[in-house]
Amino acid sequence: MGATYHQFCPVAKAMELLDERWTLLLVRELVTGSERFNDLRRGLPRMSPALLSRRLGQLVRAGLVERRHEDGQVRYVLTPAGRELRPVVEAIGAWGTRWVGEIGDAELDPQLLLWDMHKNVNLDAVPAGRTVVRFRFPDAAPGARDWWLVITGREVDVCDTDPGFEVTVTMTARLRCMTEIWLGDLSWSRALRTGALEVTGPEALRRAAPGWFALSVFAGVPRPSRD
Amino acid sequence: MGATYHQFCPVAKAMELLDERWTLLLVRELVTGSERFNDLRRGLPRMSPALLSRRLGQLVRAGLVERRHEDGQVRYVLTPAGRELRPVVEAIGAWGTRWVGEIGDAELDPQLLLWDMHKNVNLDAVPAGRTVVRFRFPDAAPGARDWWLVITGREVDVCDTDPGFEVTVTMTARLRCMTEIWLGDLSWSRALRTGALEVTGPEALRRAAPGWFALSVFAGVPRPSRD
DNA sequence: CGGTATCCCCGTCGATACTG
DNA sequence: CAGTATCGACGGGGATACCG
Repeated sequence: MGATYHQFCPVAKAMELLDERWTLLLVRELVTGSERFNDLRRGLPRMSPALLSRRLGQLVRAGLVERRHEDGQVRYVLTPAGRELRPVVEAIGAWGTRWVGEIGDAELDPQLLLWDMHKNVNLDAVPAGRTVVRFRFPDAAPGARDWWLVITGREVDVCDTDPGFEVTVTMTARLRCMTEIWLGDLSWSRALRTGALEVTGPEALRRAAPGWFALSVFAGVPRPSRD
Repeated sequence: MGATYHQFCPVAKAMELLDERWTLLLVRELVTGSERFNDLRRGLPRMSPALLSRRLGQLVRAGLVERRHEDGQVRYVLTPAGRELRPVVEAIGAWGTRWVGEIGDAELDPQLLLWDMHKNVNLDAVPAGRTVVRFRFPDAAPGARDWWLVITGREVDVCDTDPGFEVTVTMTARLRCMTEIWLGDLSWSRALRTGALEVTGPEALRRAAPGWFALSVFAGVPRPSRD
């Protein structure tokens, strides 16, 4: 665990656990439903597996996470104590949404964006059968420009290579534009109106497609009024 | 500022700023009303002045704190962005109250306890004129056993040497006991009933004394039911 | 899939002393 | 009161490779 503050204050005691690098982002991933080691990695691509392993161990020892080994696979599941960190994560995210400045180019990441979006597909809104949403980011790094979300029943998969299925709709936008939509800084309708986002496919599906995605939980946070 | 996570997520952006050691405790001090460098030090006695200075600079640069130099003295005042961290601090403190284990002996600190308590004196409840509350911690380190809170009008001062005024009431308890009262883990009435706390002085004042103190903001947080 | 092992660097932090 | 200055240790964590 992290170094002690030698303070009896509950804030200090909590931060001894939570203020280490990556810890709260790991909690964010757990709170948003990832349970498998490699799924956690996908949400934290810049975190080394060694460190992820260590952080998970710390959370287990602290009683926030339970490591379940069953059916030959491992799942990390939040305990009640861990689950109660959701309000903390939400308070921090809401604050960040309101007060932390612009997103740098280095923070735009199609993989991460798609990984986030795939966790928030509104399955009830998607047509029955298989739906394939193809994303095109013309300005992304070569090899990271084309992505597919394959939605089948209760499953959503992210692909960075063509899965070969028929594409239902294609969304084309600059990576920053799609990220802003996801974060609630830009509305679907405005992006479409200005041409920053282009959706192609059969008319009915094209119109419905934005409704298939629930945006980031922070998209609805009111921004500070500029005065 | 801290290292970047290279993530566009608002939680990540916020934590780049907030997850460094001491930062959120400093915010806690600012949120609870300390504005002067040396007052901040009193609330963070184990933090070196160099580091405190640096952290303050980071918060100023991040736009959370404004440094005001006026009348030959310096005040650090939270900006709107900084003030909005209160819910974050409260969420973390509430979680810590519910889920972080026992307080270690090394965390018991009479100076810190008195500093916290002096910020939460219920001035309207204290008798007019000067009130002196003396605290005795028989088990504290030699030289840190006797403390005085001198309350005059709008001012509360902490003394670790006898200020020489007549003592209104004296409270005697083990340091852990007084800390538990402050944190809401033990009620005044129970502490008095069990004899863990002794209050001496004129009857009316003795009975009124507990009402002079507002407890920690986390004292009222419901504890997890044990089941 | 679910992790270990290793290595090394560099930055953070703590300690202490000192200043206008 | 409100900070600087300096210095050294340590260990966190990034990178990379590897394993069952």
